[in-house]
Amino acid sequence: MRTEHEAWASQLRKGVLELAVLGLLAGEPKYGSQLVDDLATHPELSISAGTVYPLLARLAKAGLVTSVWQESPVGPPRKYYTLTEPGRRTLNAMTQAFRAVSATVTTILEGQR
Amino acid sequence: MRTEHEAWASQLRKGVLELAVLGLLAGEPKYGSQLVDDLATHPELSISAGTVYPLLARLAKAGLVTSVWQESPVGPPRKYYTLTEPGRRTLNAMTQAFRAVSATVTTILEGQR
DNA sequence: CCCGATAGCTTGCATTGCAAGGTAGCTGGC
DNA sequence: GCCAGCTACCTTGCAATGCAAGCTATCGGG
Repeated sequence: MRTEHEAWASQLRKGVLELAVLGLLAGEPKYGSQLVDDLATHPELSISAGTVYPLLARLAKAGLVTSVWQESPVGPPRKYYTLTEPGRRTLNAMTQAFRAVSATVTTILEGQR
Repeated sequence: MRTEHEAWASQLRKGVLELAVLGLLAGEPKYGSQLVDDLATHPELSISAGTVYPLLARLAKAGLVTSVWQESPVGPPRKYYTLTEPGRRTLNAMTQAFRAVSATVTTILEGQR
């Protein structure tokens, strides 16, 4: 519990990042740095490169995403990640689970007010 | 990623358990087993004793809760945990953070539909 | 006196966010 | 040519924490 609730925020991200990344990939294929940039626009979920790449590797290993190398017009090649069919199913399941948890927490917080 | 999304659910709990426990204690002092039972009524957040006691110990160490031993009419003594003033403030901060994250995730998920 | 239920706690493990650092391709200025 | 700076990918080591499993201790009933 290093710095009160900045540390806690990181724990909160932990449970949600995988869902957020799958959600972003559901729209269109993206590459690692692009995900970092996209998430940076949502301060609550912003993460560093050192978090994204291991996460993408885990998703790929689990078969939820596949990747394709593609040349960049302006820099080093990029590895685009696409949702697979199992990935899409998992995203749906996670979405439901998230909504359920979110609703439950809201209930607990309101019930004790 | 042991069993697909059962394992994920545990990661999702990770970020939210502390908030849920503080939320439950905001109503009235409770003891460990009682928290386990309370949370068991919310399947999404149900946890085991081996999770609650370390968590309570961390909260106590951080000064967010205090505990008092109290005799039980029917069994071994119970350790009742009460929210401290800093605990209450932390609960409020966490509640806001949770709402922000929840809203952001919802936005991401809807944006890609 | 033992047995089940209740209550608290500990140990060891696996997962995972993150800071820091490392490699390599591309571009523009010199 | 060559170097500085940017982009992009990846790895290493660490810390936090949920969880199964197991231990101790109290109480009451048979």
